[in-house]
Amino acid sequence: MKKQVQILTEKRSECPISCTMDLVGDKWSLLIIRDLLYLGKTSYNEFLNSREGISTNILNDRLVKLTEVGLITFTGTAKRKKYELTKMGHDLKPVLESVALFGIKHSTADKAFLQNVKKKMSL
Amino acid sequence: MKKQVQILTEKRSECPISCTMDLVGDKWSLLIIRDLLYLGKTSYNEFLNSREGISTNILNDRLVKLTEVGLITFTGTAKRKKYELTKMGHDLKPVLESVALFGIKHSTADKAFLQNVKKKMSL
DNA sequence: AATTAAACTTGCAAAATGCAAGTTTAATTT
DNA sequence: AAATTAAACTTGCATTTTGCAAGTTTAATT
Repeated sequence: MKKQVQILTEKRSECPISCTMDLVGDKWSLLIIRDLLYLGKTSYNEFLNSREGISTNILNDRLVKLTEVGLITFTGTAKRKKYELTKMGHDLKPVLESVALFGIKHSTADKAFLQNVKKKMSL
Repeated sequence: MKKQVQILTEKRSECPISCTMDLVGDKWSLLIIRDLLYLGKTSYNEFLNSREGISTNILNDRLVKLTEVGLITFTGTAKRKKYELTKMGHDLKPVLESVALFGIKHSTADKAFLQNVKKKMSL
């Protein structure tokens, strides 16, 4: 993980939107945050079993990076890690909410399912 | 552009958060939306000149994809396109706002700059 | 008529991703 | 106590995406 130093300092601009996308602007990071925030998941295998099907190397990479940027931490032993959101990570909750509301608004999934999502997220 | 059909139908899951990330979960799409929504930019070259420095092929690819998924459209001639957000694109405003607020909260940029960002975004 | 410039387009190297399989070692089972 | 299970990685490799530099096309301007 030698290039993590770069990733931590590499900012495309000072724009707060750009900076946030530098942290979580990929297809997987916010899904891990979602799992932690709404689905009660805390471990590698739980994230791995999410319906979107993240692969093991990507999951590992994202857990390392999210930890390094300070969005998540973990407790427990190396073989039984329990991940949790940091204070900074919890600050992403409004982002998850607005993203979910957009997704719900433009989803074609059935009403009952979407209603359940809203309930789970208190939306 | 043969694989756009796939991209339009390819959903990792029904989760609204996952679906939204399928649309704009990359480092560049939301910056184009930002340019349209807050910086008054409407053309290829204006997007190209944004401070983050998107490259021409990626910009073109994103403009095509954002158009195909219905987040933006354009008017004008092929050589003088004017892009604008669709209704669906405008629905991303709350996302941009929450993303910006998170970025501002965790930014180390100087206060005056951040205050200006907030003003520009009416935050 | 010549020049400019906006909007792409292409080629290629580097990086990120996806998939399958293997490894390590704590915890559990027998 | 020995064997088995399983959680958390790790590796290899093929595919895809990205970044950078350069080139192309044609409407608009000079």
